[in-house]
Amino acid sequence: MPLTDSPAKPHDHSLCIEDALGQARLICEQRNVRLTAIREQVLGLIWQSHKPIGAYDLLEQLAKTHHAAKPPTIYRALEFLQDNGLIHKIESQNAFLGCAHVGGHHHGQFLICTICGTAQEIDEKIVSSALENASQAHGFRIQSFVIEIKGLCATCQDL
Amino acid sequence: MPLTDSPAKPHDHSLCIEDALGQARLICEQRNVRLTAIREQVLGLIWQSHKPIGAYDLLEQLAKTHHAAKPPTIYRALEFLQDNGLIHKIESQNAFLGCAHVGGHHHGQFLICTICGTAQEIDEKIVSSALENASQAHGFRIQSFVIEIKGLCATCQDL
DNA sequence: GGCGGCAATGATATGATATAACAATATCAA
DNA sequence: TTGATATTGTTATATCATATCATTGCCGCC
Ligand SMILES: [Zn+2]
Ligand SMILES: [Zn+2]
Ligand SMILES: [Zn+2]
Ligand SMILES: [Zn+2]
Repeated sequence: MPLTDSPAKPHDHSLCIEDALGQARLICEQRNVRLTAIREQVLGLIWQSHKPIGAYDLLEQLAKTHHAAKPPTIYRALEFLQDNGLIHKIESQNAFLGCAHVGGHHHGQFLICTICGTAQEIDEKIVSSALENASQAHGFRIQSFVIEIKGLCATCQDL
Repeated sequence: MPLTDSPAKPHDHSLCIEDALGQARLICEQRNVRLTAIREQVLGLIWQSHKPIGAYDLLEQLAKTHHAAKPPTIYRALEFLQDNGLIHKIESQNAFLGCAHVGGHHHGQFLICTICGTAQEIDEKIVSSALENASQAHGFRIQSFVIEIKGLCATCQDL
């Protein structure tokens, strides 16, 4: 669960980062997979903000301290982090975001602000059950889904 | 409205194409925009099937009869068709699909079969109202959304 | 400790998707 | 006809992602 329920509001973001990295270490230990230095560094970079970040922006950051970093370096780390439920891809932006609900089985549901760029992950039963109902009505069996809602976050509405 | 309520089922698809092109001509006339030969041809190519098709696949098709076709040719046509509500982009596939509900104001909701590739556009109030409720609960005001549901269509479940 | 197998990373190249910028042409109303 | 605007042509480049093979690091086993 996220440390802040509304990432667009000011908050002590260093706690978000610490929490995310701590949880990631736990999860990886539980799953017996290796959260290597590169992978952890990339996860840390993704958690630098609550805005989805592109692979090449990550690469640029990573390359500052890791001279050998090339596109495959990043994409491999991203694949690992996705496979282990630590990040999500925002399909409509070709960008990546730290998962705010690590551990649970879920597909992403995102509220993405068109002004400040912040993406908030939510996990609303009403949404998933509506999808389930609508799909069933068409004889369709859900395996996964992409939900990306664009609009104005509470903070940016007040500007 | 679509001629078939379940595009994965066998049907006379030439009617889908005719209907889509006919509606497009009407809409463009109403809106006083020009459905040029290239644009109409691209729309026809998109409607060759109910599977989302990528820009470069379209380009390859178009180039058969239109030697001068280059990436901008396709992307301009795609932009026009999107702007006028005649096609949708499937974000998770970087591919394009004919709109099954031209005329009405709507964002897309898609059921995409992971076996046969068919994408069915739906427009379910229960989905949009669930999104609205969930967003409001987080103080978020919706402008648009991306809904792409992956799974098995009725036909492919029976295989 | 040394060996062998496998996971991870390095390195190079290329594929796939999308747009910028400017020139040439077509359309259409005045 | 002519000028304004939309469309298309053309070239180049930006952006996103993966294939392939070599090398290195990790770890259990002898
Ligand atoms: Zn934070
Ligand atoms: Zn905002
Ligand atoms: Zn059809
Ligand atoms: Zn199917």
